[in-house]
Amino acid sequence: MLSNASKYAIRSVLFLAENSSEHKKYGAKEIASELEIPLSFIAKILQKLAKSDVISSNKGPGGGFYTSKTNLQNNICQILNVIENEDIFEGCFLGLPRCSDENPCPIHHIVAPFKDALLEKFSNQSIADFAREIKENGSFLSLKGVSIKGNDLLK
Amino acid sequence: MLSNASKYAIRSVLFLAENSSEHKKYGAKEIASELEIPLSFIAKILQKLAKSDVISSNKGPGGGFYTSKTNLQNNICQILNVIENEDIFEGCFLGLPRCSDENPCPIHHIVAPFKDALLEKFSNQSIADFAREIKENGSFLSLKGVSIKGNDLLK
DNA sequence: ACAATAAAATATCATTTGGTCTTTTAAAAG
DNA sequence: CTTTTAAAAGACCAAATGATATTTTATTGT
Repeated sequence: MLSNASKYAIRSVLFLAENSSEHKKYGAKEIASELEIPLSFIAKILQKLAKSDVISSNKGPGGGFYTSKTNLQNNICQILNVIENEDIFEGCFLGLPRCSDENPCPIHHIVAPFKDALLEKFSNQSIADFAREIKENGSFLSLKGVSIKGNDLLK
Repeated sequence: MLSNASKYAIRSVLFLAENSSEHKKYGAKEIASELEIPLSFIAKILQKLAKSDVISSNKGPGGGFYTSKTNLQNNICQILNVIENEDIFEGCFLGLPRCSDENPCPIHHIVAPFKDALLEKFSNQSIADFAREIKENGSFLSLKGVSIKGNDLLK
């Protein structure tokens, strides 16, 4: 459903939302190694995101990528708009040409509410909210062993 | 989520389930034009499905593809196993490395039940059941104008 | 036997996605 | 003003997916 690029983008933005600020920027190198994403690939993605004002960046020594207060008000949809080149929510899951609420495919009643719920979350919840929720739930952006709530899964 | 190939495969098999039998076979040409799928592409897919006993086929005059009684007892998962080369239900939707019920990503509670419901349907419901349901619901496999329940959408 | 039919097999090509590398530009610090 | 740092830009390569065209094999009817 989501491309690798989009998943990488989302993870990176959420990482920046959790860790960065105007005064604490991260280079592509750090982000790549922290999230275990190929450096050159994530660099290109980060550049796209910066160009589209989803995140912020500065060149030169002490430069890097970060999320500003304004950036944090963005939502996931805006990330997807930059990376993905078509609406991931469009079209019947089975590819039936005229599947709709009136002529539902056999899994329409499963797929439609799922799409609705995701779209709601992706458009109404800010990056900041998302990042907070991740922290609270104890889920991981990084592969590296990070202790959360005293619960070190990597030992 | 599903590749074009898988969607085409599912539509074709369901078409055969609805329309074919040992005594009424369909050539790749007919299926392609009926479902508006590129001929050479669907031919290759049908061959794969036939080779894997998801559908049946006969060469020569009067030959073609069809679903036998046994074929109709197959389920959607078996189609996906033939066409798709990795489990579409595996992995976190956002690509978070260690997302789980214990460390859920922010959309885990939306995605997990969706996957469960789909998997249940794809593995426990036969092709025959699926085809029947499509007919009853009035949804379309073909792009061609077919009147269903007196409700001709193409006029 | 042979012509016609249609699947099976195979080789090939195009596009998209994923990923890498090199050069250029901007900014900071000595 | 030169060196260092790091993003920006763009060219490039590889793999996967989508799609096509050609040849071979099996079957049926004449």
